[in-house]
Amino acid sequence: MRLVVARCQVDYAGRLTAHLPMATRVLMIKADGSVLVHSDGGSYKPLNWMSPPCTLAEGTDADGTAEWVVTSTKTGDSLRILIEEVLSDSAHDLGIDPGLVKDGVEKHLQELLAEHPATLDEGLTLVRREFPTAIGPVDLMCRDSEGRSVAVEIKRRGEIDGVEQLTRYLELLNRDPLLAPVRGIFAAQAIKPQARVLATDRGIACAVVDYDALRGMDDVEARLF
Amino acid sequence: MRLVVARCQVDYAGRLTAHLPMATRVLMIKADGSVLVHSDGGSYKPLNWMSPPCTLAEGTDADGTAEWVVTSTKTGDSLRILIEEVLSDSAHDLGIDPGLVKDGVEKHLQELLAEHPATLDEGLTLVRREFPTAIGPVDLMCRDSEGRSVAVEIKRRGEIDGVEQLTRYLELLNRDPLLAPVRGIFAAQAIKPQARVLATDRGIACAVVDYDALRGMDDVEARLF
DNA sequence: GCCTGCATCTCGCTA
DNA sequence: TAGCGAGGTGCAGGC
Repeated sequence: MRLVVARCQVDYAGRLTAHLPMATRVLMIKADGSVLVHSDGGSYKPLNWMSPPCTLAEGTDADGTAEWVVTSTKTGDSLRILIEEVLSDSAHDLGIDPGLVKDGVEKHLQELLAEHPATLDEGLTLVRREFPTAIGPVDLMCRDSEGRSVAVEIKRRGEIDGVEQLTRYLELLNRDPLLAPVRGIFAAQAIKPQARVLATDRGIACAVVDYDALRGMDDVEARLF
Repeated sequence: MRLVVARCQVDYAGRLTAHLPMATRVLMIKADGSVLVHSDGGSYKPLNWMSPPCTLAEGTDADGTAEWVVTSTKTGDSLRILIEEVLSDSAHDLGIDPGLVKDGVEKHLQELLAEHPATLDEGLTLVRREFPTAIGPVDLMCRDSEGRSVAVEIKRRGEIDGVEQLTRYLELLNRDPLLAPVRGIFAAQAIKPQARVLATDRGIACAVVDYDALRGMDDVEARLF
């Protein structure tokens, strides 16, 4: 890992072209040759960058100004960095990173609802998780108290594309005479008004899920055993 | 901008929880207080981070180990960084960045097609760009040689969600007796087979757009004037 | 290997 | 300000 603070100008050419005027920035060069150009603001996204695999060539332009050219070995995209003045340049051996451990995403929500389907609709029982279809797996396939099929799509945040996804599943599932009629439940921790309107218009029920309450139910069960 | 290279352990708690075991990493602290934790690999995305607005509190934990706690002032998300050993710590005044100049995205494609609608379908003429509807603007509203309405959705890459989007527009537009019947054209530089199948199934035509050829047509016109 | 769907997405536009 | 679409998206999981 090499960290360079420098007054520089950056030009990217690839899927789009982008230009950064001369200014002081931080250049991060990772061990794999990838380069990040950061300024003192924004979020975690650099102003400009080159993803690996790529190669960095250090040289000088016609005026004798230091010039780095980073080229993607895959797509041919290029990043040209003209360096007017180097304020700091240091290298550090970081070793390989042990990596990130994540927990608590949509998968967990799916697990909890698979264990407590009745919180979505009274009498609902699980048939299977990740029910396979030709266009992808349905999060939960259930059966209601009257024995009818119910497809459940689970999202952390309920937005319009989730309703579209469930709509596609329902359309396909309802072509199967063994399953039809299949109704849908759109479950999320929060459902945006537009998504709710679209779902309702299509006869899809909405269920707002209380993640903490579900976890609580799980804990209670765990204590019983 | 402060750059710290240190052996550290990082724990994030917010939308999810994430843990980074003790290892050497680069900590980037921006002027707005946001923090990025980078390792020597991956792409431009940090292993962990805290977006602004947030505050950084430097202290020590029970064992006397240096501990940074970064807290989001908006969501309450927290990032806890335990620092075992500092290998480098430097600060730099970058000033405000003049910002990025982009060029060549989907907008340009839309402009070109608005000027040359006949490349999508013979005899097609433009009614207007960004034709407003209740659920968002249609990229191009056109009329064909027989005077019928044609809605065009433009994407750089033609994928399934683009077909869904156009389908929603068509459903709505066809409820308007002044416009109906409205047919659709899905235009993109490349259209994925799944998207093409879905579009065809719904009676939507597909048009593959040659960006370079369109630019060429534009250049020719420019030379004539 | 490509394809699909999620993301602590980020970012920019617009009503 | 919130909603919505696009991204040089990145990234993991499945086939």
